[in-house]
Amino acid sequence: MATTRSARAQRLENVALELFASQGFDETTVDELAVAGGVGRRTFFRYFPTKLDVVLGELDDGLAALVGALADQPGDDPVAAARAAFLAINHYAAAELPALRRRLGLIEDVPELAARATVRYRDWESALAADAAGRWGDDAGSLRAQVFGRAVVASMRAVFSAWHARPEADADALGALVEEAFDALSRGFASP
Amino acid sequence: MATTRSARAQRLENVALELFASQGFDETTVDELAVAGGVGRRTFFRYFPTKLDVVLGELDDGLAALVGALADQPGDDPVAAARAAFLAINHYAAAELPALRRRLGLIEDVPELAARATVRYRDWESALAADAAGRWGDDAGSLRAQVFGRAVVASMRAVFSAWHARPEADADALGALVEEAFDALSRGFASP
DNA sequence: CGGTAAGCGGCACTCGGTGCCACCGCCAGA
DNA sequence: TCTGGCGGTGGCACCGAGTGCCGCTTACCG
Repeated sequence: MATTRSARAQRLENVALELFASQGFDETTVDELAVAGGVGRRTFFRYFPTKLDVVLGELDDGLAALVGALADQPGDDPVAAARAAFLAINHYAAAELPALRRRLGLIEDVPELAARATVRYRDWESALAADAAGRWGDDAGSLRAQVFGRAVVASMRAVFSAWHARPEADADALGALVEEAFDALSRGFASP
Repeated sequence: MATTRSARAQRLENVALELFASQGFDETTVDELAVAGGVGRRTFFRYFPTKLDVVLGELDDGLAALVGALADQPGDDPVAAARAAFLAINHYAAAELPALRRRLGLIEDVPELAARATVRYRDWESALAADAAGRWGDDAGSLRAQVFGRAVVASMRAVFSAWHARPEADADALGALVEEAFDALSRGFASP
């Protein structure tokens, strides 16, 4: 339970991302992944419920981190709490950035992956909405809180997309984009 | 080209939604849909590239309508323009509401459909971002415009979700929710 | 009336995903 | 040491979505 994932799954994942990068996601069959990972096809599906999950798997860890980080934030301003939580989550070591880039690239331009990813984000949206409703004193289903939750996640997608579009952006640039997005959300989009 | 869809496709679609409602989306095979529509399986796939498209097909029409409505809006305030555009688009006749409800229900709770729908919404996001960048005088890739586009679509999803959750909400209620969501986006989420 | 093109649909195939089951290695307990 | 679970493995057969191919009908046009 302390081990987030077995060593074998890790190996499988690395080999798979390698193949996806070299020949494309759709062009790589599960059979190839299994063979390349030295494992039976059936076993592959025990580690990853779906071919998509090889790429998306870690998003769930991200959700857990988000929930935890949100809970750590004080105050009654959901924007400030969400901003701090996302900044806290998105601390990547320089060594992790290439892998992050590859993942984001896949998610960005394989429609199937983009689709599945946004479904995963639903839980993020709910978590943010619930947190905001709590801080505002709204009831759980409040439209404002729902809009907030979804808008925040949408903004973070925009941030990742913008960051990924700049080939040499580093971890600090990511933080700056997060700040910028939250500024916009906080201030609103009305013309002055 | 004037005819948005052939009569046969329309029949196919009605029969399919009927079956989805009565026995569920996943539990209905394309074979059944073809048989029920009095058409060959192969032909079914000529009308709908995917089983999902039976439910989602009309979203593309919605995009065209959105783009048109946005172009009709004057002024340099993207929020006002988007608000007016969405209000213009979402005029449903009372007779259409039950069908809309069924569609939304399916999209809401069949994950596969929710996933595919959000991919379709990418084009909406882009259209809104481009429009906003134009009105603000930002360049096309501006983060603020990207965030705006995505936040608007996210809000509209929240609106449809909220509307669908209230069984007896009518067309006016939908408009009111749209207003409320845009108010929040316009004002921003900062605490006073 | 003959020819041609477009829509139709059957057939066979690929690929992702699942249920079933046999097998292997490990660890208890007698 | 033998024996009986038990978890992980992976082969096999199957299902459903989606696609390419090809032969057929039908309707339109010279």
